[in-house]
Amino acid sequence: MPYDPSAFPPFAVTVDLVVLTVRRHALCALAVRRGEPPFQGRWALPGGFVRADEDLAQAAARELAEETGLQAHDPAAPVHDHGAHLEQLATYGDPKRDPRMRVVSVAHLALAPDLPAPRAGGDASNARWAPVEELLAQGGYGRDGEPVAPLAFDHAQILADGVERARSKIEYSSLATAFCPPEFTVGELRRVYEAVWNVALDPRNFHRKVTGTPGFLVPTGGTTTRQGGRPAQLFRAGGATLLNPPMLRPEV
Amino acid sequence: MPYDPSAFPPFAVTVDLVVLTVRRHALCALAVRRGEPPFQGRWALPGGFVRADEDLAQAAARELAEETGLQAHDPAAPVHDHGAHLEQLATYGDPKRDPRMRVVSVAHLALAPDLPAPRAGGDASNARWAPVEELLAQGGYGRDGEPVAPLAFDHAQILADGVERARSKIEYSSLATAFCPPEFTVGELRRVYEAVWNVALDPRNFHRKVTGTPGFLVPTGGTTTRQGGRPAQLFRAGGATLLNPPMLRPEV
DNA sequence: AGTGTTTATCGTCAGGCAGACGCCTATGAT
DNA sequence: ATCATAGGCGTCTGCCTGACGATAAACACT
Repeated sequence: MPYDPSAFPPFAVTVDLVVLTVRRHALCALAVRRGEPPFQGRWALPGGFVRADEDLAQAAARELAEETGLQAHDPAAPVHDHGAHLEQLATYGDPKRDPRMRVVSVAHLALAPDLPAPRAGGDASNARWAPVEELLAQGGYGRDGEPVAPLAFDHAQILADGVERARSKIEYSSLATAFCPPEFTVGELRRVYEAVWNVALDPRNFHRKVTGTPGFLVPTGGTTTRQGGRPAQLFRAGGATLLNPPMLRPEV
Repeated sequence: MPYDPSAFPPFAVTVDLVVLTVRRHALCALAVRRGEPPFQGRWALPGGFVRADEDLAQAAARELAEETGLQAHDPAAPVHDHGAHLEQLATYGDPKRDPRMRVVSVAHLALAPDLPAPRAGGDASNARWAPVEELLAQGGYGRDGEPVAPLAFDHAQILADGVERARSKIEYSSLATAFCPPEFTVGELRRVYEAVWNVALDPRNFHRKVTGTPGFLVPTGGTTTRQGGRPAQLFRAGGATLLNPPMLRPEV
């Protein structure tokens, strides 16, 4: 039975990426500057069209690699292989979200360690890591006091949803290790939680919690003093992906 | 600047619905029988094309109303208005998921009380509530011993994801009340948890937990004996949507 | 009327976990 | 040597949960 193209309206399908990292004790997202209308010159989330023969996850991984050079690892793969965590976030399909045409965007959330420098088509001035506070301060002012235009399209909403997903998910999963290098200390992991939640945590209780949860952290045997002070044990992410009981976000 | 239709491949966008309810102490999902190829005669999740001027949530609410007569209420509205809970679940876009053409499906999850009788275009034989165990028993056998064909397309995966979402979400939210009539007893709410999780819960500890969580339940003053035994207090869902600390699913 | 069954509701107790916080340890900087 | 910094261990208290005893209020029998 042939299918009837007039039976349904055609859509463009894109993937948009919320790429989060922790830099200088702040949760930052990758933003790219738009080179063409609409919203020319404004900051937006990286993204692009899904190709005809591509799965959604493949498209998101391809865009992530194009923008950052990061390899997304398979969700089924062990957490401590290199590369970023990538998961589907939500889909946005308001008929008016793109003034040109009907676009449905499948947003994805990626978590990466600090290392990579942005590279949007090789032009560094068109991509940057910006604190999410700054990107979400609609019509507010940036770090240097200049007024900041809100993100293009509905990307502020997408970013807010991605940030909330990350904030809640590190409560009950070992996902926070995706923000860390392959080997890290308990203090570095704690600073990740503090940056993502924007709170201060008790170092002693945090240490007790993460080292006392079986399968969460695996000691590598090494130590480091890269944070100053007494040498700290190095750990890798363990096999446990679910934290039970969860790490509780302090009340506000 | 005119847009170039050759710059991206056209997609069909659909919504598929995982509609869950609790019947006879079992978690059930709405299934419809396919009237045309592919997968003709097989059971599938209800769904349909998103229209040209429709938001994704609108399309899902429209399909839900067409299939069940249920009104989806606004997520921002209070939980105790009538109608079903509806939220976006995930999006499925494998290039081969529909053999006819490239279809991206935005799956939604709906939770409804037991009351409604299925009606798929008025033909009851083409729609039914089936225990999720049965629908997910790929190639297994149904309640009456007959072999059951697996759901069409990737709908088994979608259903499994929806069930898992419901199972985890009632842990930390008041969503389980969406399975209940507007007024319900603590015991009825407990039987919802037991059906969704497929476990037995201690009635006394459950009672202590839900009545002790501020804002979760609001007594209406009435009582009922519709479950037999001693009369039970009736409650409505309170304003609290987040349960903190969460209701813990017993270990297996 | 009495007895059993069912469901609801209140109470008790022990164990586990989290928050608050004291204290010692091991480095680098001055 | 002394200080500053960060890591790591222990203690105490209060809250929550799981296990389970006991009572209460309805209905169905006999």
